[in-house]
Amino acid sequence: MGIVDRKQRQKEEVRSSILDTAWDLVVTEGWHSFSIRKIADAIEYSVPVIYSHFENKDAILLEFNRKGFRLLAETLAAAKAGHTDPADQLRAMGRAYWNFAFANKEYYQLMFGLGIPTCETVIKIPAMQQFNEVIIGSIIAMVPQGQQPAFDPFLKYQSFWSMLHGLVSINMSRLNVEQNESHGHHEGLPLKVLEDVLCSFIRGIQAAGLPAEN
Amino acid sequence: MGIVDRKQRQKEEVRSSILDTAWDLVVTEGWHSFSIRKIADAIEYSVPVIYSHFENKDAILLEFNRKGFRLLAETLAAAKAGHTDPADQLRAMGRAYWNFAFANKEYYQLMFGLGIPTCETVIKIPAMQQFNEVIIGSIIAMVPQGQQPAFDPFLKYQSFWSMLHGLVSINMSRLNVEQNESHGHHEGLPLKVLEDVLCSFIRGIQAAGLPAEN
DNA sequence: TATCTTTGCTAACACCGTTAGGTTAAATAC
DNA sequence: GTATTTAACCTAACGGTGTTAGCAAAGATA
Repeated sequence: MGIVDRKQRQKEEVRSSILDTAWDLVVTEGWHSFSIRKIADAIEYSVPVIYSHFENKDAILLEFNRKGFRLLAETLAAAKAGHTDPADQLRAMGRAYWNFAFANKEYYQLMFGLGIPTCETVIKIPAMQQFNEVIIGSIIAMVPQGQQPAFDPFLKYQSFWSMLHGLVSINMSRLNVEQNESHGHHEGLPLKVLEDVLCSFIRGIQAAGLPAEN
Repeated sequence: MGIVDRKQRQKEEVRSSILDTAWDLVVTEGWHSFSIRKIADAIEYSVPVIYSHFENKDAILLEFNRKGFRLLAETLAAAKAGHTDPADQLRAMGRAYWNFAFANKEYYQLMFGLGIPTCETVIKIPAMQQFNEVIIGSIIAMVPQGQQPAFDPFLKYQSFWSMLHGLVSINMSRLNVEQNESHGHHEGLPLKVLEDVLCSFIRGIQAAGLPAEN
């Protein structure tokens, strides 16, 4: 009775081909080519077949979103594994985050909604937990236990992420390209800003615990 | 011969009503209601009338974009004017930036492309110059002239902006809401992160000039 | 072989941005 | 005051989108 198995397998294959083809369309032709009809055309099935695999267009996006966060979490974990000193780990993760964003531009844009239609839905991604755990781990490791009672690693994690995301998204949306040029800077500036931001952050933790003096 | 004047005035009125009505639609019904047809319906004109005032849909968005940056630049300038100490100015501008973003969510989303369709076009906004000048001014003022020869205010400005934008956009897209809750944090955390980030940044400038030790 | 279930299709609905072409009203010229 | 030109405006269409109802054909089961 392997018939039902084969059917299951074939169905899974169609599902995969939908996702693969859709992603291929996005990467090669941009987000404007991400349409149900174009996917259906590419996989040589009719439009309603796609709706038998995914509830709607957003469900496909959600799938990519999940995969994106999984990839990012893995990337950060790998970068962290290369070092033992927590400060080095944070630096490496910061650079890895940056590299991931620009090596996987489409994923990053999808994950953080830079100019993508229909990302209204609040998303629940399990891999995000792994993403923040790996960062918070290094942050906690930087401050000797009990030395800074008021120290909040989760707060520092949010600062860290905010800085990185801001840096990436501003550079990705090209909002600062003309500015860089008008200020006579060459194209290496964003990386310098990255290092500057990482340096400030790590110094801020090393001298941590003090609340804002205002 | 005031006829041509009246016509000019009437044309200007229609143009304004397009912009006002469109913005009203966005604020009350969200970005998904921002459509040429809905605008035309609301102003009680036919669709092509809109195209006689704006080249296309993006041109209307560009108009909002300009206004958004103008508003933001004014807000920052006002915040800066309330203080004389550069560090205080930066802190005030940081808080003003945050407040602007959440008081004018739709503007901020449009300006920085959080989930808005059709913002592919690279934008040239004159008010952005004012925006960065007002920030860079305070940054330069913090470091006594000639004391740090390798100090780059423009680099620091980008760090500052990146941190703020990252913080805002992560909080705005609700990506961290569930995280905050799962870590047992109340709703005041984002503001604490803001203060933490501002504090780190200002300390980083006060002890500036040193390159990253790696 | 006959019945039933699954699978996939065509065709439609209601939107969208954009534009060609024609109609009506206003302004000018005679 | 009438005729002509010009500007303003609308209807209707084109090609695109997400989504779904209803039907035909192929497969599996009895």
